[in-house]
Amino acid sequence: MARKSGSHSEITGPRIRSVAQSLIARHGFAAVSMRQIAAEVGVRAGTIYLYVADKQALLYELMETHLDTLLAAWEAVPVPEDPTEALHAFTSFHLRFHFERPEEVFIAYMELRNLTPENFAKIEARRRAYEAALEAILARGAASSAFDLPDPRVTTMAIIAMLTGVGTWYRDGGRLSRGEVEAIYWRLVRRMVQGA
Amino acid sequence: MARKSGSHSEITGPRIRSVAQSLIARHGFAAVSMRQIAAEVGVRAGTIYLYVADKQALLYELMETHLDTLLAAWEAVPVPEDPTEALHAFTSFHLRFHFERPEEVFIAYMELRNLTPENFAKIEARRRAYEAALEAILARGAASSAFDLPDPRVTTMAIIAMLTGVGTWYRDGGRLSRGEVEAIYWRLVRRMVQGA
DNA sequence: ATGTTATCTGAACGATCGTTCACATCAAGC
DNA sequence: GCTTGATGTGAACGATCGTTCAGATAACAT
Repeated sequence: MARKSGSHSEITGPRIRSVAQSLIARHGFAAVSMRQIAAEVGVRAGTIYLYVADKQALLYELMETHLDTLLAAWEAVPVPEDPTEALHAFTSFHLRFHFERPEEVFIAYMELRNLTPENFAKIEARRRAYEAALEAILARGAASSAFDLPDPRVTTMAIIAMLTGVGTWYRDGGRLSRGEVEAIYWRLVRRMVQGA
Repeated sequence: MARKSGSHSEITGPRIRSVAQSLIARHGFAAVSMRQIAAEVGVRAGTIYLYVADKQALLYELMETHLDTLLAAWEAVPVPEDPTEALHAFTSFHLRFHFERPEEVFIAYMELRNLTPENFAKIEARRRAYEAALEAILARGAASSAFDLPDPRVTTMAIIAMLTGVGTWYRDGGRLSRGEVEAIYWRLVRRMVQGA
């Protein structure tokens, strides 16, 4: 009763993070114990500490990975010159990325207060960088009179809150497909910023 | 060492709920202990059980009170006949109500998963009732061609998410006053629904 | 002044928490 | 086949958790 047959760090490590993500998304970080995570992985609590420094690091790494993936994915999107098309690209990207990762998104928004101040600052910086991407598009459109914005900063926060909110009600297999939801939201976004 | 001088149930009871609200909003329900709440009230943990059945009831009562207050406050708002004016009334009401109660709003959105299934159902019913108020305004406007909506239900969720999101960034004493934020959001909302 | 009731304490209950570590076992290289 | 390093166990640490309750004290009615 020590090392299990077939055990491998390349399997256990990722599984710990995957299981932790599901459990934290479902019950919240503070409500999930290391023993619960270990049990679902099929391992004892002590084993987790071979892969993660402590519980705080586990949460931070999940959020850091999510935001770095988000930023990298956006970097990979070709942004059209035309502000309206650029905004469309952002809207589609954001919705599709969030459709694919409901757990990560949930954690990234709900567990900020369970980060240490240092970790919180690092996550916040990444979130601001993402918001800045949208704000840049809006500012460019406003400068070229393609958009008519009441306030670029507030409009940025409004659009992101509106789009991210899709996670609170959208479920696969529901009344609307992802594509239909995308079309509806794009129409709403476009109207919010459209010039006179 | 028993009853404290000046102790009174009309003081201690509300104070427990008030302190619990602040602590839960700041650190999350699961991360706040009954002893922490008691300490901030200036009392021992056992005292809380003279006023609340258990920790779950404490959370539920906070959320129930918040949503009942929200629904009652909206009931008291005179809703204009004109759909656009009605939507304006809803937007202003929602923003002002949420400006005044950042803690309650935060808890109502973040702690849903810490409710028992029965309590969750009761809170959800109230939230749906509130959403229905907005959806009714939108449907009325769509029927009279005052609004041109891609989808009443999705537009409802989009507007509420957008408006409620103000809590994530707005701080009193910041760049914009509450009135300015209200004006900006109203312009965004109006554009989202405006007819051709 | 006395008795009654409302209010709170202090200690205790078993359970669970995050974390550590000596030890056991399996997989892999020689 | 032996050795060595990677992997996981099992037990234990002190701390803290939600909750209960007999007893103590203050406020109030008489």
